[in-house]
Amino acid sequence: MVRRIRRTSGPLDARAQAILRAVIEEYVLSAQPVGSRTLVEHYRLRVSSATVRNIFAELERAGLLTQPHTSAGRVPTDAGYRYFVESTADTFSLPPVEELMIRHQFGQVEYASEHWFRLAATTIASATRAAGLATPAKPQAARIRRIDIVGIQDRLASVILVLREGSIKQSLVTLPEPTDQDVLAAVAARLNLLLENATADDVESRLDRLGSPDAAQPEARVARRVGERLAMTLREFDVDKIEELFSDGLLNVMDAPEFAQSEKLRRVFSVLENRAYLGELLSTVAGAGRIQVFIGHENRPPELRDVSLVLAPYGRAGRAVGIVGVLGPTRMSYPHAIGTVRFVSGLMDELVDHLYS
Amino acid sequence: MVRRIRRTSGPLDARAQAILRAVIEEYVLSAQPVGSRTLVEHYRLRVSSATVRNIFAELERAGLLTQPHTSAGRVPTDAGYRYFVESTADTFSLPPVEELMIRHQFGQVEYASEHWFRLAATTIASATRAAGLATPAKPQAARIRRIDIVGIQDRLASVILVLREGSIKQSLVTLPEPTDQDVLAAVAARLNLLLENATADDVESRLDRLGSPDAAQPEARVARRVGERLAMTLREFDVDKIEELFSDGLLNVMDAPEFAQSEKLRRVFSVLENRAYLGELLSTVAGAGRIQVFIGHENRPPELRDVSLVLAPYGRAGRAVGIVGVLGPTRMSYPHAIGTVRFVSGLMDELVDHLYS
DNA sequence: CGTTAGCACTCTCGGCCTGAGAGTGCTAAC
DNA sequence: GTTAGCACTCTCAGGCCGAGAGTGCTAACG
Repeated sequence: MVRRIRRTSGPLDARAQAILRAVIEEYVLSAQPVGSRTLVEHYRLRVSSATVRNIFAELERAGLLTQPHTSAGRVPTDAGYRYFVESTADTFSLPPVEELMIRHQFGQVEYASEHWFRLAATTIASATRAAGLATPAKPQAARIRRIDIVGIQDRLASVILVLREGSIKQSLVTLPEPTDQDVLAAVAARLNLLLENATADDVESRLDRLGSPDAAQPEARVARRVGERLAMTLREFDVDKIEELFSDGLLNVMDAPEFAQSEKLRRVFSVLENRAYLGELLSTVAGAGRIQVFIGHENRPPELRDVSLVLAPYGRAGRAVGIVGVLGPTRMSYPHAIGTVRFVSGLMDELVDHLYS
Repeated sequence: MVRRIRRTSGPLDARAQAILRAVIEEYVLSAQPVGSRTLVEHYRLRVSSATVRNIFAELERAGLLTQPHTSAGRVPTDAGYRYFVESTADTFSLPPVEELMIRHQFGQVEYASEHWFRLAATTIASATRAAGLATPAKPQAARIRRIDIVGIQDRLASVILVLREGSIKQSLVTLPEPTDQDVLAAVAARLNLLLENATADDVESRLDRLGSPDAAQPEARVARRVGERLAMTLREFDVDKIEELFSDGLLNVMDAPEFAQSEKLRRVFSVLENRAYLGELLSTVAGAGRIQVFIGHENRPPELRDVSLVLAPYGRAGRAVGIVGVLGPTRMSYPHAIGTVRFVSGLMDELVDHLYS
């Protein structure tokens, strides 16, 4: 009450904040512009609607609310949501019941670790009733743990690469000459000896030690060829792109009334389908190392201006990092979304810790 | 001309067929009900619009055309498309230019065979301007080629299973006791000896020979545990479900004017998101062994009544089979879609042949 | 000085009407 | 069998209107 001297700028007083919160809460539920009268009724504010209108005007001057047209109620702006999120950031935690439900869903985790991140996306989608996003945990600076070569045809082999953290990568190699399984096994043994713990750089610098393309023994020639492929495969890990982005619950987003005209939907899907921007965004989040919220226009590509993203990295920096998050309409329950994403990323941390000891 | 005696049923005469084709062709382009006059103008029919109207009435009695309302033009029914597809099924081949373009796109095929089917979906999407679908080639009756065990932690190991056709499958195993890499290697060697070429059934019947859970030597106990997991993993292959369905170009479908109201879109996406029906459909197609067309209401789930599917299996029955196809509005160019899918599935056949010698 | 009641004003939205346009089916003539 | 002509039907866009919602302003109040 003391602070209400400066009207046009500066921090909002407690009452204005409360009203902003109420508007956001109401709008999240109704998806309709909220008027002064309904707000007073629903939230038992101890003032009249006229007073609320004055504060509306104040909040509008501050850029936190707008009205779609003169005689409509107020709608929060992106800045309004941002203010709301900032001013209540620390209080976002999930009710124990929900934590329990999520833990329960994770109880069904499969043995194949490749499926974990999908489960995370599905869980988040059902908990937030928005779209869940997740990428697999991707090791940074991949190192070789084991190499295996399996002949497919005379001159075709499948090279299986096990990385230090247990993930695997398969690729095909055309052999310089017909080679039988014994030779391939010998080559594999040799490569395992020479390339233990190697990174992409290491492999490349040791290529010559593997053999030359026109060496005397067939082993050397094959080893050289396989080595080249290994370097390529490892390189792909270093590149800072997302391999795979799994999403679930896109239908939830389609159901939101703001996406009734399919044009808006189209924009969102176009971003999801060509992953260029998302890759960039995700690596930003991975770099930041903490949960981040992008609201409406804060997203760089205009296609995402109607939605908000809540993204959190999981895993351990330097080992393996992935992303989980929510994509929903800007009119989403940020506390709930942030709470859910934070909790799920915590669970994923545990899983990664357990796996990558 | 001779046949035009029976009007209400039976085969259509040549002129009626030509007009049906013209209506379909025009409607595919314009997405608007086509009237008798425009048809005469655009297609240089050598009759007047009144005559065309008579034939329209005939086609409508046969259930091949409808009008959305009394004074609108005609629109092909699902049965109309079906008649069209049946009566011209053999003439669907792609112009050489397009074949060349597709071949070119396939030239960029990566070394990792896991990516091939994605490329197929992408290629089909861009060629047909509809959504491309593809599943990876999945071996039927999986057989073991090689087993590899990599320790992750004291009591946690990653089991890598290479199947006869070169695909790999990883899963985690919690070991009955702390085990070091040497022991794991010994177990792997033993399993490789014992389980070469084994199916899920084989593994299960030989479980006791691997060792009992409370055998004297640690190798036996670990081998038993790993064997159990292997059996589970192999079982998953036998189950007749789709592992993965990749789709590309959904945006193309969203752009079609018939999906301007997002309700129809929603229906389509709901089917794509819960894969139950598609799995069933795809295994039907794989069983049939040839290209198949499902038009609008012919699709069992009502969610797909607004779209058509053109699906073809690829690979070799008994070895590995996958699916490629198109999902588009019922108003799609069937000749082009069928031609494209047939051609791409042929290319995939070649790739599979090459790989699974 | 903040709060409030009252009131005129503005804007949207749905319903209704209307005229233009498109396309049809029928009939009678060729 | 084909066609010209014509009356008829239906949709669609545009304009109009009244109801309803919500506002901003002003003047009175404590």
